[in-house]
Amino acid sequence: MRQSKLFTRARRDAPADEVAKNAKLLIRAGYIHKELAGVYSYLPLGRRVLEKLTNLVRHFMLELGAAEIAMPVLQPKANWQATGRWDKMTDLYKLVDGSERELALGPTHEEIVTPLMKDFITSYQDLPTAVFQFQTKFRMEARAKSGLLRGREFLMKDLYSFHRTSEELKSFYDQVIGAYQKIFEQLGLGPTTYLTLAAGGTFAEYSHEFQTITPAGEDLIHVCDTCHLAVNDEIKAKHPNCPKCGNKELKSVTSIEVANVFDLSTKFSQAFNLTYRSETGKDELVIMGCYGLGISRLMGALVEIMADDKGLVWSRAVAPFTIHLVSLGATDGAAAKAAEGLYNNLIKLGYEVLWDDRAASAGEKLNEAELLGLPYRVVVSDRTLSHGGELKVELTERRGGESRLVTEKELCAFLG
RNA sequence: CGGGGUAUAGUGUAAUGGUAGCACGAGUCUUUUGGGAAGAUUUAGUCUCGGUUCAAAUCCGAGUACCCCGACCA
Repeated sequence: MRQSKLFTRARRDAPADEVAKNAKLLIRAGYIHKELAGVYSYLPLGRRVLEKLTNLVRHFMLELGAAEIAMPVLQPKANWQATGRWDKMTDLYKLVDGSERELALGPTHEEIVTPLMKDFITSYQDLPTAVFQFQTKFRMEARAKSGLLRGREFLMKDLYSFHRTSEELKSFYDQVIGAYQKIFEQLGLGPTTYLTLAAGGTFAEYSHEFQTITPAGEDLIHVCDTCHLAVNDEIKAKHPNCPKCGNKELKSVTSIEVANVFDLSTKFSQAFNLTYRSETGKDELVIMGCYGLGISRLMGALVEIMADDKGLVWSRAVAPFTIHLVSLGATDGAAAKAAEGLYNNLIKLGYEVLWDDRAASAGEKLNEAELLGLPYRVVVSDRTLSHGGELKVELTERRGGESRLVTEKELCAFLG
């Protein structure tokens, strides 16, 4: 994409009313726009990040054998009454439509997916099965805060699985944990993200969370560095030592919950009478699990952890574009012409390129490139052109390291 | 939902109760082009409602919005 066609603009100053690093930088760089406390628009660059995250997570969900669906935001009151959550859930958005019908704006989808699956799960032969979606969730947070980390409207991947036995659930449950671990590793969050034991709700002894260490988080966890495992403060009294190796020297750190894994047992299948006919001809309640991963929160967490004093820093896996091509000098000069040729070639080769073709000063362009945080900056200028007639460009990785002059061929070889 | 704070051009900020100013941005023109360039010129503002006062951005009241701390929650 040509940057001259990008309607957003980077700002020199962060908005005065934002304190969170992720909100300040994402707004300054034009990735997001605040509409309400905890409600943001995603602008072209920000939306692309969400899409990258979505695609990455989708890949691993499909690998689990789950099927992608899309459930509604508008949900009937009756479903929420059936589970008792219409009155109990204090952060449920409720609304009344023109025919006095009461509805909920979905904060989660157990109340939809469970009755939905009743139409399709009838026999033990239909199990196990799992469905997932990417959905905007609504939660009437008493206090939205920290930019994308706690919104009233946020994008989430939710996965629901359906089983005959708790052993079968456990097996899938562990597979999901494995998939999450792969996701966080690919995002570069592996070292700072801990599988964490947390309060389990009604049925299981505990649930599992993935907690990423950051001062911007609001949870307190106690980590065992030997096992790369943590205990949420909420169950620390019950598990004072590492549950795996018995380590008594757990380190207390603040963190943000980026994903969770819950054994729902029969809580929802009971409420909606979701049963299957067993091999022996008896009707049994389906055992369910649910597995959330906050996509927009993850985007905020990535900024909190990766960004530096110059701006955003995206890994290649989630960057809105892979290459930031920056041409310096007059827009009709030799460097601009060379950049255009390179831009077209790179696009043809399938690279995602943002070309800063604007008529702006070098300082402005280079500083802005650092703010936007694309992983590879490629500068074309009169200086890089004067190397024996062959087109060379200056390649700089946003994460750090020396700039180096490379040919187009070398650039492509490097990028793979 | 308790407590605290803040509210001035698009953004960031000034202004003893007495002429709303500066910078950035944006527009036009000229000169620039490797680290947020220079000049000329234009543009745009006191959150809402009420009160005090000769006079309110400034004081008072209410409302609204946003931020922070806490409780609650992905």
